Amino acid sequence: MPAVSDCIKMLDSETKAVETPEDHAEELRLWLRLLTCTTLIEGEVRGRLRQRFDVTLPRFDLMAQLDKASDGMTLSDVSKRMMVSNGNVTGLVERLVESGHLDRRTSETDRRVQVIRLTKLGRAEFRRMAAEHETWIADLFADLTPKDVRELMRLLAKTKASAQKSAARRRT
Amino acid sequence: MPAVSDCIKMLDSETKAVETPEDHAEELRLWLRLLTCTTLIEGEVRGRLRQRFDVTLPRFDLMAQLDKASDGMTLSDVSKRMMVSNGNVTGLVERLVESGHLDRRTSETDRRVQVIRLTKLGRAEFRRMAAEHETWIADLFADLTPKDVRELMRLLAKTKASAQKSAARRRT
DNA sequence: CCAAATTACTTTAAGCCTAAAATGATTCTC
DNA sequence: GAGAATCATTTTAGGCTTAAAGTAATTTGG
Repeated sequence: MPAVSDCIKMLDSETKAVETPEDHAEELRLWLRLLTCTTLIEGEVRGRLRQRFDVTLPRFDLMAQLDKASDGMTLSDVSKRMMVSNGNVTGLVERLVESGHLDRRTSETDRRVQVIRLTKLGRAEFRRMAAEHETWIADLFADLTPKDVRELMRLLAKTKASAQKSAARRRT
Repeated sequence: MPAVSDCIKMLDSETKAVETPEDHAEELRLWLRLLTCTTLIEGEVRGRLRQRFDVTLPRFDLMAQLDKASDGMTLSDVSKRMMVSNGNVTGLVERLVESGHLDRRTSETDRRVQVIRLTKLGRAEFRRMAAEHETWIADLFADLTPKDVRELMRLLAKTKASAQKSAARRRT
């Protein structure tokens, strides 16, 4: 015979009028694990970039975005892609222009817009770093089978969609 | 009949003396997706904590660690658990002591060690925030089925182990 | 016991990051 | 065309973060 508290729970569950707080411990643990994984890998990549190339991860990430866009990008584009604030990009770009990795010019057609590109130096250095970076990532994920990778890709896509939906709900 | 380049590849693969760079694009994409997911959720949680409780994510995380450890923790413990630098913890703790959320005292037995705990206020505020935080996480992951959650947990555990092994290899 | 090594923590310098306010340019609407 | 709204970016203030160097306490090995 179930205890009183269990009966209450059952009733609640049947009537869909649950008063007792739901148990979301599983989701919470999932989130913590996701965060731990990312922090672990990110820290490792950050350290290797610093040791090997004396470059920071945000600089590398910004250059990676620009490498994909040979026509250049606006600061807003970069900001959206990297999911960081506008002000953050301003500072990053400043330092990378200073060090000769980036070229920045005001758009001809809209004087609010700044278009940035990799310089020759910037592209060469990025390519060199990216090649090595790719091997680090491969090594960090080495124990996953191709099937694991596919499955993770699928589940993370689902997770991203779910989170985006939730974020949109809030902004309503 | 296979093209010449395929023959070379096959030979290479058989002799285990691969000269052509391996293709790790899949792992790279997985890493980017993992990072995107985490950044997305983290940004959302950060924003909600700020709006709702005017607290930063690092402060919340530190309090979460202490909530689990009623006997208090040393700064080193916290630093390891949170996977951040020692100096970082020093500053965070300073501000939380200042605001009355943390109690800090020098260990009786080892005067190098600082033991920190949540104050009554700190614990009460944390519990209040944590309850709401849990519902946010549940909502962010709402579209995942229980099976998805289990599967993600498993694959992320495997990923973590793989990354830790790789990190250890490098430190050798 | 004492010097050397280790450990726990703090400080420093530099850079990253955000939210919010400010600036300047463009577009929209009447 | 003028004013309002929007947009792209920068500035500001404050906090987070790291690596590396520094300080102080403890432990270790001779």
